[in-house]
Amino acid sequence: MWSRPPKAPRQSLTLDKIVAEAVALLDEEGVGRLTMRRLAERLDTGSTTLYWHVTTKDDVLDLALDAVFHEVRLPGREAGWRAAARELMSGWRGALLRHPWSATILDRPLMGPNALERTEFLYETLAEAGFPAPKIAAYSLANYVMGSVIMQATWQERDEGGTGAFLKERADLYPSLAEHGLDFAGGPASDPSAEWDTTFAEGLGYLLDGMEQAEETRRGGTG
Amino acid sequence: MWSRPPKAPRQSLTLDKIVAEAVALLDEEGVGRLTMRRLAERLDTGSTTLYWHVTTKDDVLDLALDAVFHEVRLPGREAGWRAAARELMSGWRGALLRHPWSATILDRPLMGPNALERTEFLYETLAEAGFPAPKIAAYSLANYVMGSVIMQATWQERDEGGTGAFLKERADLYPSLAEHGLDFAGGPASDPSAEWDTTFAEGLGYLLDGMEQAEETRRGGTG
DNA sequence: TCTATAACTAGATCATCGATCCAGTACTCG
DNA sequence: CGAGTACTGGATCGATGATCTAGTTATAGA
Repeated sequence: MWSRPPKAPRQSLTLDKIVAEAVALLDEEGVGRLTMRRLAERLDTGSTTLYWHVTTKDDVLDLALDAVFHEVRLPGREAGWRAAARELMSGWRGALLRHPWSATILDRPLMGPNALERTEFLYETLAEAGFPAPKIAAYSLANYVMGSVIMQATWQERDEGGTGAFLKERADLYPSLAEHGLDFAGGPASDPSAEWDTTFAEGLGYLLDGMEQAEETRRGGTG
Repeated sequence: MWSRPPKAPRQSLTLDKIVAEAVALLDEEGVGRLTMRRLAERLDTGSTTLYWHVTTKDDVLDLALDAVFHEVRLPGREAGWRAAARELMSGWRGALLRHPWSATILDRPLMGPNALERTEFLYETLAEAGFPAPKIAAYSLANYVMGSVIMQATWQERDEGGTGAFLKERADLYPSLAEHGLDFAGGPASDPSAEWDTTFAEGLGYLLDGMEQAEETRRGGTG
């Protein structure tokens, strides 16, 4: 032919590249803007091609979410179960907050290899610590972390900033909310992020204190 | 005209009816099946009509979610802050679990009047109990409840039951998970719902224990 | 080297969605 | 009675997830 099409065959689209690009797209534009067409466009291919590597869009989200868990480092266990649990949960939280879209798609089983590996670590740590039902302790911790991340991501992403004024206008209806505030935008400290961090750490401390206390009385009670 | 259309003018579509029907639709078919068209059809009207009462679909979800909070009864405060907090959080959890779709749309500010009223109650209760920062204590409790609900709703709605077998096949990779299990489907007790309840109560107990302990040392330390 | 099969790509298309345009219809107030 | 407002709905727009069909390239076996 006279005009050979200059387009070279793509030939090298892998699942890893799709997931990495999906994470990048989600980071830049959020979960509402992730479409198969846009993702394909960024990968310089057609949307149909993606469906060769993936059977549904939900697969992309599952893979992207598990990729986030890959960022969570497994702590050492030398410092005891409490330090290990605290460090794992903080890392867990940090990874999810670095990708705020992940907080909005936590309503699915965390069955990816990276999530399972970290859950397994948590189970092992708690079982070694002597908890008779590590599942219960692990649930308490995981629930707290998930709730915290969703709460923070929600406020940081979706609050337009009018909440403080909104509540103060209704101080007659909600006096305590108006006094103490609901978000961390207009607090006395000027760094909302630091306030979120300390709030998370304090609540996690409550939880760990209660767990430790139960573990001690159990150990003392049964010998 | 010979055939007068028998359709009488609707004339009486109110926001309350829309919200009630939206909740019913969500209860029956889940959040994925809620569309403005289907909702309008159930109300025997056109989708356009809904947009007169509501500016966007998100409004419907916001209103439906706040309607769920209306089911949460405010406990009395005679039995002390701990009992009140426990009862409010349990009621909070119960209402959300009765409408499992609500757990998947918690990634939005809870700014409806019903949610605010209950948050205000929680703030007041904790402030009266002497917590110097009721916001932090309230966050810990709310985060735990939200995480718990999302976790349970996720497993109950989306797990197809193959998780137990899936994990046991990979017992070499995840020994602790295979031993203790990740869900509450195949446990020794035959009632998964009861196991969820006791797990939630136990974790909430950890949290309240830690909070109480901190409150006591604070009271003792500063006089 | 030839060929058959699998791996991979893409345009066109389908049903459906949220939202809007436009053309009305009933009710209320003067 | 007449005008303005509250309200309704069919048709439509652009976009989406997914599929159908039709290809094109790479690799393995004869």
